[in-house]
Amino acid sequence: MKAESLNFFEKVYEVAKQIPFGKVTSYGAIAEYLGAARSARMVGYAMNGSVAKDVPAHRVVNRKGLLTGKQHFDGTNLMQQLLESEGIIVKDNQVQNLDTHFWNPIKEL
DNA sequence: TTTCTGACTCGAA
DNA sequence: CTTCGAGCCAGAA
Repeated sequence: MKAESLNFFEKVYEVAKQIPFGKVTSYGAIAEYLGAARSARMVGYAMNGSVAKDVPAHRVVNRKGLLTGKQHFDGTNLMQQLLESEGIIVKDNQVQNLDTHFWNPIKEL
């Protein structure tokens, strides 16, 4: 059983699911928490199946708070809309007050 | 097995 | 200050 490989994706989903309401985190933060700090891209890549995994991918943004993956959602403003629904201010595809809404898995977990 | 791609990140010009 | 490029890892073809 190649558990280790699968754990990577599973852990990504697991961590993403643990993101508190109204909070956001970055791919790099998750990757680093998983021990693969250089695999930030992999995190986002894994999120391709986030919907099937019930993972709130809309709470996951890049290090700058930019909604880089918004285009992977339904259309254009779905991701932003979801974040705003949680009390997160998003402007121009970027999360405002990122520092305030940022949730660090390494620190929290 | 090799090659390519990717929802990232950092560094340099 | 803004823009561009290269690097990194892991999975899929």
